[in-house]
Amino acid sequence: MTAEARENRDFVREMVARDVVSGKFGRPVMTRFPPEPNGFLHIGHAKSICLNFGVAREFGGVCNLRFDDTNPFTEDIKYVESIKEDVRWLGFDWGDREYYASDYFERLYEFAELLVKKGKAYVDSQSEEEIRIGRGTVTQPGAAGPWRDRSVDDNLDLLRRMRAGEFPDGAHVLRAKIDLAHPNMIMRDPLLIRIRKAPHYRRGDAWCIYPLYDYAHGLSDAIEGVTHSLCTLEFKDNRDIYDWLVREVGFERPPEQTEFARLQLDYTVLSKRKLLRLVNEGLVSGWDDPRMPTIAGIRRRGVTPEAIRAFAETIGVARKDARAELASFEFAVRNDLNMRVPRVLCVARPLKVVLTNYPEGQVEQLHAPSYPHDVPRTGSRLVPFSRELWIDRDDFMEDPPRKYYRLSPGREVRLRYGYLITCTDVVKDSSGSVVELHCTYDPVTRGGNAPDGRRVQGTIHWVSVAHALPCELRLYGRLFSVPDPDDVPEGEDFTSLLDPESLAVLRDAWIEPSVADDPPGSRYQFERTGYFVSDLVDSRPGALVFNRTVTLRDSWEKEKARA
RNA sequence: UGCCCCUUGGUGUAACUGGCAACACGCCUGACUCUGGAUCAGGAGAGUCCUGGUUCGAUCCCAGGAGGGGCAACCA
Repeated sequence: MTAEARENRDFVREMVARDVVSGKFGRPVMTRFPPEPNGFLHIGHAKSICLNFGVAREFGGVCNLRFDDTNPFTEDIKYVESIKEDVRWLGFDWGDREYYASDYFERLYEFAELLVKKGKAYVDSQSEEEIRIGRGTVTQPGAAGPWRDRSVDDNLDLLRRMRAGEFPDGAHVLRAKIDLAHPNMIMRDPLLIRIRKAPHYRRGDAWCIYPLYDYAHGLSDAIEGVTHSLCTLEFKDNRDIYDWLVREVGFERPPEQTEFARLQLDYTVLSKRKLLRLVNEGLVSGWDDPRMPTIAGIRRRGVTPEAIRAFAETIGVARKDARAELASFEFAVRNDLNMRVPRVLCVARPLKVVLTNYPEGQVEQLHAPSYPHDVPRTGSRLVPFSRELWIDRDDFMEDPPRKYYRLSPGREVRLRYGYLITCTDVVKDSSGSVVELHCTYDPVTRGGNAPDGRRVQGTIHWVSVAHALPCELRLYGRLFSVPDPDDVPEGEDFTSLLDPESLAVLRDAWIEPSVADDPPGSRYQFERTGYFVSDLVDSRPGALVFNRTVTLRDSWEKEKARA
């Protein structure tokens, strides 16, 4: 057991630690991450991945990646590829333990015959509707159907013919014979195997009967030798059938299922069904839309795997339904990016500044460190400076409020890594909007400090008009306008809660030329504005596109809000 | 009118398994600063859902209640 496993324990790790000490399973810790390949992984899965792989590593065990591919209607190879890519990207390694429930179909079928022979399962020939009615309701017990007491021989015969493909979909189904009046609905003779004459993405036409989740899941765990089967809260009731099956089939020291609360995050949805709708209805650009909470989306947004892991650690693991604030996720992102990405100057909404006393045609190369003094990294670049500059419109106000210490008429500010400048004139167009500023620069302040010691409060970013590179900025915000989009007003659809301003595209931004040759996917901090990443899909030399990962904390924004 | 789970500051988790509640995020002050970033110093904020009980003593145990969530898919 590593030191890491000893402290900061959540209830899961505490339990695993106990089991390791007591030697309960008589084998090393084995966990598993069991996605169904019918959608993309999201931040909620990341929590589970961190837990399962984390527990395995901390206790000297292993974690399997097992695809729970039991439904040929919805699953696809493209999803297994993306899932593998995402798990790998998150920083976890399943070695050669890449498993598929579909590889266990034969084994599962044998178990089915075993159960039938033991009188613990039967073939039911009722319709789906009849089965549902026969199950009773949440407040009323169900009743046995007409086929419940079929002989073992009849059951075996029917089961074999189901496998042989003699019956159409829905004609028969294999059910566990437990108790139709069981207080736990799940235990009212749960369905184990159904007929589905559909090709399986991995097994082709090898099978026309497929196991259901309850049947496949626990037994797959047992087949692999999993010790701790960690899943989310909604499977709590399923634990009864899980235990029943591994016991009936005869596994010694079978795996044990433990449930923990799934992650919920403010301002987004984390259900595959809803995410799929967003994609299918074109409400986002795809699974990897940077606004999506999918791993693919988050990655394209510029978040690092380290940040996701750190976030997973801070939210912890518990048994209570909980919802994390976006702020805690953003903290993890900034905290990581702050220490690792270079700073760069980029003007989002350009406003031209002409330095009237700066020599025409002159260009200076100013030295600019890529990291601030408190980040232990080295690196710097030269940024060209000239008579005409772009600054951000937000950094100028003709009639500034109290405590605004950026540029305004008559005021002096520092150009980051550059000179102190003073605004002398405001040029407006016929409609009265500001189109250009005339400023003077103080030649003795190169580098940003005045020899006379005068203090300048404000520092703003800038780029040289003649040298800057045009670029597109995609400013992403929260996908939904309310913290809990799962809480939909009566009669409305969750899509009506989407935030129409979740994406703002700025096409006339300008960035310093030093980034010209950086590879796509490079991350930066655009000083004073936020963390950005060049878009892996759309950015190319000469047509740069940057995604905003997250804004910088902005205490001026708060100050303004107060007024 | 069933069964199961949960309930600690705004949020997420802790509390050596009974000894008067800690950490992180967020929030507020201030310092520092060529990023209104980061950092540093400080602060406010819960008496642990309620009512009883056991106990010298309960967030931890017991009983009842309330609130929230899950379960009636040939989905997982």
